[in-house]
Amino acid sequence: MSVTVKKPRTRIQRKNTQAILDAALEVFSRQGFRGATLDQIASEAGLSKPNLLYYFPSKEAIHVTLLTQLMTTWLDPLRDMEAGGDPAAEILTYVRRKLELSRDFPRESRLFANEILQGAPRMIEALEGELRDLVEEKSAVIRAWAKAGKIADVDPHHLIFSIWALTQHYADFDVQVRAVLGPGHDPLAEAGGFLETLFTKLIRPE
Amino acid sequence: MSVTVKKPRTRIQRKNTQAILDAALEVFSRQGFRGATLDQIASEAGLSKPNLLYYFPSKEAIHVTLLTQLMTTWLDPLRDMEAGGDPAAEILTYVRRKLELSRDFPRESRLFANEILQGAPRMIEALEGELRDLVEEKSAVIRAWAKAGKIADVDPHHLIFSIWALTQHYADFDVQVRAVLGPGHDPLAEAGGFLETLFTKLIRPE
DNA sequence: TCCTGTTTTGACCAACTGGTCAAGAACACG
DNA sequence: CGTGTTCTTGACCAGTTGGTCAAAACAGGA
Repeated sequence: MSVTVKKPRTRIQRKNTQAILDAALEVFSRQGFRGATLDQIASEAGLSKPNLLYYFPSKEAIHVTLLTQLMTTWLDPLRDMEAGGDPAAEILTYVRRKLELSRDFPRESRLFANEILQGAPRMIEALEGELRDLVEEKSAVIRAWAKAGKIADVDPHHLIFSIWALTQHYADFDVQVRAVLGPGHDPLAEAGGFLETLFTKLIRPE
Repeated sequence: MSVTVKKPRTRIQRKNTQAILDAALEVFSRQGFRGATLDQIASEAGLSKPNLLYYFPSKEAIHVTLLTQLMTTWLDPLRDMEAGGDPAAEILTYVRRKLELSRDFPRESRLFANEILQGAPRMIEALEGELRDLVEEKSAVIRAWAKAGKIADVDPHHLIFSIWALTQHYADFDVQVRAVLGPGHDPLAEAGGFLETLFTKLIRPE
């Protein structure tokens, strides 16, 4: 069940398609798929509803397009973790880049969180395929590092989960984090230092 | 703007109110507030829609009731963290209890996550009040432990955030975790060991 | 300028939404 | 067993929803 979106040809098409995806990201990431309405998206994009449906065949098509685009961006930093590099540096770089994604693309993070919370009806295939394969590959790399004594012997799967959980938390739960910290804080900046300490201690060989 | 819900009096009232809240928890936790419908909740509870509205005045009232109940359960483990106890044990107990909540009440966790993702429109007051106060109090405790050299000097706020993020991840992102791990895993059980290691290393004084 | 293909829109539709209401059914209890 | 109270429901309503369509407005090249 793949959805092919034809590449926009004219300038107007490019502009409007982009405006729609941007507006949809805003709305879907807050309201989830069911909670979002085409009217909201259209108005956020500065278009009429029928006009919006001139560019995308349905609400679902917009959502799937966003989800598909997301997968790539989201997985790239993990893909770039290489067996050849310095283990600690590779892992800490992954953490840092993932945290940067939370800082720069919080809406994408929330869109993803919303989809998973709903049981991932439109992503389960990608999770069990693409994502699982990539994690398996990188888990092997981490396991090899541990076996070679270059990092502590931690479960690779749960190490990766912990990186996801900790970095995405600052995007998904931003409202809560800010409410608890109060004004005068830069949560994402503080998190950078904290997470570096945390993961350094976690993977440091005994 | 507080909502008072009269205590159910008759047996039927108790039973149906409970059935409604249980059904609503199921639906709200998956679909979010906007995405959930009264029809879904009513049918899940085995009642007709008008019957449901005999027990609760509105969709919003059900949601608020759930959220209010949630706050107590959710914060109790943190409340129980005492300055007098052994620092490492107190923190690890908090982690363990929070993880147990993820295992035993995943729907509550997702309900909360959904509310925060939407910008916490119905909880922001509680977050900036009750929650913030409690975190401030416990942060002071943790800071004192660190100053006394009993645990490592980590930022208390972010330590607490990391506990929330890591434990709730296993409830909120359960689908993803299971998709990545594949069959033959017990994510929550594995997480128990992993998180104990992680937090032990994090707070162990150098 | 005209012509052709692209873009935009108002009017519309059927299904669904949260919520109401009056009347009937079931219950508790003297 | 009668009666006042609690509980349940079918019919209904106005507003919203995703989506359609034909016609109008527009863009740009010849």
